[in-house]
Amino acid sequence: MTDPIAHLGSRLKEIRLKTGLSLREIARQLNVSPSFVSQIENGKSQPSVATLYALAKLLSVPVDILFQSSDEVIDEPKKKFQSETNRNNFDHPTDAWDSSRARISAVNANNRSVITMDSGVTWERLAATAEESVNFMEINYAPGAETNKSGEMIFHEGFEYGYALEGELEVTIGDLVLHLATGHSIGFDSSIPHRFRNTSTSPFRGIWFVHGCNVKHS
Amino acid sequence: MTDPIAHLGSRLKEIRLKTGLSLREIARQLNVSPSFVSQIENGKSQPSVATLYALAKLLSVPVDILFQSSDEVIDEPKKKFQSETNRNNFDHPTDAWDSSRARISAVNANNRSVITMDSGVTWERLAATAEESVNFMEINYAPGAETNKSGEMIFHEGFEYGYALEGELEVTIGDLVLHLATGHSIGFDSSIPHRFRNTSTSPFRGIWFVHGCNVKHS
DNA sequence: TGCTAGTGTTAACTAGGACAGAACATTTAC
DNA sequence: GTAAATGTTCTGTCCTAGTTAACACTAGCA
Repeated sequence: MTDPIAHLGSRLKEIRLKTGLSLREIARQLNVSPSFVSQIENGKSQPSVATLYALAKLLSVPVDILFQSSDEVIDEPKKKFQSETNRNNFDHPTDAWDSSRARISAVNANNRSVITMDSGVTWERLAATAEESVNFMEINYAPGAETNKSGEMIFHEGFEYGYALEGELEVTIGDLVLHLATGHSIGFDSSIPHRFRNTSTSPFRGIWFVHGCNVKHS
Repeated sequence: MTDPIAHLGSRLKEIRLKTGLSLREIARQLNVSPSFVSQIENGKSQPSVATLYALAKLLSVPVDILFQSSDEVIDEPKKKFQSETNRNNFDHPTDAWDSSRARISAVNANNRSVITMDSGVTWERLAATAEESVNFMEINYAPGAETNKSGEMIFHEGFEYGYALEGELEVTIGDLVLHLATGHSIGFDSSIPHRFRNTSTSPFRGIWFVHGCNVKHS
């Protein structure tokens, strides 16, 4: 992985452009010189923590997003796949499935599209709507299964909501560890690094809802 | 709100202590002097973005957490509403509850905030995140209960997703009528007029996710 | 065609603070 | 009693966050 600090500038620029704000406008609101903002964006200078924080606030994104690698700039066409697939490397969990054109989608337990992830983790799609950046699914963690074999946490833009149907799941979000059991539910800002693990001896099933930021497409 | 930059040091110390790492150990791994780490923790100096990032990585917490004051990490069980309320006139289903400030919200079956709607319909909130225009809840339809006594359909901006836990629910969306049973799920554009009704003799329970259009960080 | 007022970029400079080093005071542990 | 941890504070250096100035460009408007 490339150094997140090095790409901070280009990432900032990318986000600024999305907001439509000019570099000079940013500078004005931050109370710094326009030239400095330019230098930051071009990696010729680095902001202090205070200005970094102010920048994030101004662009209304969590700071962590600024450290994310911005290689999703190249939007290669998404691969299609059948009802049974094995993928574990898409940019964002909401991209797991392609968005359908349906305004209404009804699915029953037998005709779900399933993705098999690493080591006993599966996702079953619960609805295929026209909405993008959204993923409604049942997730299954076999005993011992975890989000990431390496133990690393993942994070991505958006929010994530979960409801435990059966079994138990150890959920780590930031520095918080909690145990999800039947009937428990959570919701969190998924820009916070997180990881799930089934530490029990029986499978875990849960309803999961992941969504990005309602990305508007031009 | 107090300045997050000012509290960065104490927050850092707090998190470090949780990990059990010594200040000198941190310094060694970061390749900085122990004295500097101390200065940071005591607010006598501020790290550069690079060291801040390295620090967050080392403590395996998201950078944003470092800007949080420690008391807003988890949302207090909401007493703002009592746990029982009766409301049925909000503009949009996502407005049923106020949005909390928490980035992480965990709820169990016993401490949910409940709204009682008309004629045997209740909504129980499953997560209270900072996200606006979003509602994650368990809905209950007693036998005979329906969305709207008058039989009128409702519609609103956004999308709606549902998963049937138990019982049966007659779902009418536009001119489509379908029956949701355990394990079934749906998703639909909620600008299409819709109505739910429990035509069976046993209660219906389901996980529901409603969201409008705007996602705002603050 | 020129005159604005907008955009972003670069060079030269400076003041302040990010960070190091050494010496400090404690505590535990043999 | 000394050795090896811990965290703190003072003093100082050098780097860099941030400024000012001038740059080159484009779009409108007379």
